[in-house]
Amino acid sequence: MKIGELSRATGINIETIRYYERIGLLPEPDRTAANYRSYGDPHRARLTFVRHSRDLGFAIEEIRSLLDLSDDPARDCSEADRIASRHLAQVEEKIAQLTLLRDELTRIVGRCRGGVAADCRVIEALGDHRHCESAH
Amino acid sequence: MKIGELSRATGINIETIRYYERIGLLPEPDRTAANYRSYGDPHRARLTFVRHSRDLGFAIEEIRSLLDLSDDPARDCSEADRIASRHLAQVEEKIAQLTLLRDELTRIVGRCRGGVAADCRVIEALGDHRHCESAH
DNA sequence: ATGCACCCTGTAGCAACTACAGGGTCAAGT
DNA sequence: ACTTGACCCTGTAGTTGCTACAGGGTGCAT
Repeated sequence: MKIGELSRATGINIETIRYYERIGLLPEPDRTAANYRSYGDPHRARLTFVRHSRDLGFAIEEIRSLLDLSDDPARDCSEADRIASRHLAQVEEKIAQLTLLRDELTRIVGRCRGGVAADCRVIEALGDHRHCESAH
Repeated sequence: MKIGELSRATGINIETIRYYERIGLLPEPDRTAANYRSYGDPHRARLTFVRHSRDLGFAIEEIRSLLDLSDDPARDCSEADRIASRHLAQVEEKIAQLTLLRDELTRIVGRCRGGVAADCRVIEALGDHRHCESAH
């Protein structure tokens, strides 16, 4: 299959597929006589893995490690678990941060009573951390 | 005050302060005879505003608009409210996304039973979206 | 006069893409 | 036979929001 088909099959941008090849996340495919990239099912599976992992928020370097693991079926699974658990912890941390942020923003937005910028409670709150209830 | 003092007073990196000046977020300060930047209280207040807004997750361009507003006290406050509300909506959207992600990751990590990569449930789940319960 | 902390400019790097510019290839329609 | 249009190629530069040098100057204490 050509790069356009692979792109449609996986939902990944053509430029992004070439980018993944350039950084060594995908192996270089065979080429046709016209120098077009020619992909098979293993490429599609690998790219699907990458896409799914990216959708779940894994960093490229984490995905590289996970791919290395799945390329070597004899290796211990615990590293995959470690990477995924660490990522889960990061996501939970991020959710906690954003929740604090959301609460503070809700408070700030709720203070708006219209009027001119000189009296704006939103701008006032942004200029002075003392208006905040929580750390962020 | 010199840039190092301003940096300590606001908690913003020296390089970042110079960066903000370069992109026009902070006005160019006066210079001493030795060509050192020399800041006053208005600079510190502006930088505090920027820092607080960044901490709340506002993008630089949003902060630029908010600063423009606060520079022109006669303007209507509604734009500030609009920017803040839109940002709040983005934060809420992000929280919702990350919550789905967290649930999926929790499920995936929970499946790990040790063993070798060939049998790894984590790697299997990443390779196949059909293992997922929700969209992400 | 020599060390040291501080300041300056300018440029390059990070993540993870995305968007060209400037060209080649190929199949279908006229 | 020729042209149109969709597709492909490489290589480079842009995005956001910083951060990290390299290679120099300044200012004060010892």
